[in-house]
Amino acid sequence: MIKEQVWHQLRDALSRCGDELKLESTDDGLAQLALERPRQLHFGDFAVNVSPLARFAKLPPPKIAEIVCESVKTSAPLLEPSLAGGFVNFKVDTQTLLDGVLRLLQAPALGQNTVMAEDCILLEYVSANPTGPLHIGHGRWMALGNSLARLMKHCGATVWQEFYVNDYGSQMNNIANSVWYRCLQQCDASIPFPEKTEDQPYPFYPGEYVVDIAATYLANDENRAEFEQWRAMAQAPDYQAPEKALEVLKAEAKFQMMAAQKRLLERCGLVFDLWFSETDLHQAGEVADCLQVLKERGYAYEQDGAVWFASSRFDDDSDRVLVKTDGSYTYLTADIAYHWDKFIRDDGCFTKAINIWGADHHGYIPRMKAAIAALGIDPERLEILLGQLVNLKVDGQRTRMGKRKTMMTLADLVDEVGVDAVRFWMVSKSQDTTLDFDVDLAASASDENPVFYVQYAHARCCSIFRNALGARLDTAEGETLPPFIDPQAWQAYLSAVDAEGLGRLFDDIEDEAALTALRELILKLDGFQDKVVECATKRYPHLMARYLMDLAADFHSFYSHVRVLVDDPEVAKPRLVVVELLRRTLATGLQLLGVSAPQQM
RNA sequence: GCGCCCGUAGCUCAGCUGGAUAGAGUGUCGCCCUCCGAAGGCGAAGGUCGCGCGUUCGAAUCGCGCCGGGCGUACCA
Repeated sequence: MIKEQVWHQLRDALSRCGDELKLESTDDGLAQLALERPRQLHFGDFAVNVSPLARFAKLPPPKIAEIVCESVKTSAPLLEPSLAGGFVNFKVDTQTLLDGVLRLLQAPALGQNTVMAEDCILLEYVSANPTGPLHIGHGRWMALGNSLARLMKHCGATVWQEFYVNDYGSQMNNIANSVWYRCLQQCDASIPFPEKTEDQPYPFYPGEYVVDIAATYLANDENRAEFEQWRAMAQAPDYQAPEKALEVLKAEAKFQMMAAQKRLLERCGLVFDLWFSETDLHQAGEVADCLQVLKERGYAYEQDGAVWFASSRFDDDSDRVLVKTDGSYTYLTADIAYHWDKFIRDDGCFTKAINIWGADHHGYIPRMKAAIAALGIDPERLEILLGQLVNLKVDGQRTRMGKRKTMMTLADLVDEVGVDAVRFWMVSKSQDTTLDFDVDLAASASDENPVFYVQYAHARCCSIFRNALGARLDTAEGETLPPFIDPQAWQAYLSAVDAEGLGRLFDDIEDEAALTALRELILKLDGFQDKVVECATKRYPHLMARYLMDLAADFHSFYSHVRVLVDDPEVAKPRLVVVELLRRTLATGLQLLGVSAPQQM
């Protein structure tokens, strides 16, 4: 990278004035410094704030900057060093830029690196109950988790993506009962669906989708026949379902809902390595085993007819119930067993488990960390990423999302605005901030979504190549002309180009704004890999979305200042190289966010 | 009450391991298509970075205290 090269030069410069700055060693000094892009273009290509050296040199920052600046003057590829307070600004020579372009061109995969090569990560996200359709909040975890998986893989990590299916417990009974009543209604419309009452929990799902589950189920003749037998057993007024019926309908609801969730997620570009069933965990006896281990390690005890987890011996506020007085496990118990499984399966191959949870579960973190510690596993290996919730804005009014009312689902949203717009939008903001999702805006004015700005830049690059490599029509004569550049010759040029061949990249660019645009573009392209690493290690995919918007802006600016397909092919080719790099970078960046990079729009 | 997240331009948000004149999108107002895609470019206007105190040569960034908003605080899942 250009940046690395510059850093190297800066090191030399610093070593030459190390004594004067009273540095113990050049590396000590260097460790204090960061090479950054200046906030404003006219400061140059790179900047270093030397203020942190003040503690060694015992000199005011501007004086240190002066000393460093003098030293930089003798570092050949660094040009025009200038001072501004505690900053030293400088530019790099064109040769360095050309070398940088060449290296990017020869890279097999842009931005790919090995920073996380040692990591084997189990990433769990979305993890919804199979009791209803995915809602818009799930859309955020979907986009966030999958983008993160792609980014971490690009940094060399092994990433296993997992969806935990909460197919056990009372919610499943509720959906079974709900399907039961909807089935009854299919046969006899006069049978009422249980009404909601204010003062007690409502164990039903009133959503329309439950009607669809019932209809799909009954559309099968065998199912219908079986159901009629159960219906005959059900008596007014409450039409209690037979056990067997609930069992079958529970499985039916789970099957249909999971199929729908899978279909939608696949449409969004997600393929989970495993859909882990909570029921399987119980049936395999893992929950009981896990509880046994907790007991043996002295972290579970009986009191008041329940079994408790002594989580307060770790960072938790109080102890938690594992086995209720009625003898059944709490949700926590199964979840502990699940997380235990993550760390012991396949000989404990996973170095880290990362979960994405909604902020409404944040209070759950201390007890889960405590559980991991109690099981003798380093709790640092469990990393929980919290995402703040999504507020829906309908008619300018904020409403809390929830799948039990009738409101826009993730599938509806994807139908309305498309996968690309949803995925980009969902990761264009930090997960630390509550996302307001304006449904009306999404439905009406989808081209306000910044994703189109980025995609447009990509399509424009492709368009330039279509013009450069395709047959041309002479409008005056009506004749077909040969391509501006022969496609085969272009490929040959691309694979054989060297710094000399790129040498005319800066030719005929006299306009200051044009030159700035080109240099800026190259430096921005050079920073792609750093950005990939930053996104993956900070777990902040939104930084990639912003980077792509910046890059697209730099390209549009370059495009309006510098004509690529100029008459002299030897000048046009190096410029096409830049367009090619841009095309690849945009495509790779979008791919890392799971967004398509269309060749035309 | 306690815990976590947030409060930055009209709106939606970046920036937060302290550092230059606080940025972008959108909206508003100008200008730019005989020339590679105007879903674009160039420019203008728009800010006591919620408030106060503290640490520091220096605070949007760190600490403390307020104020405002969201979420949580189950033998629910």
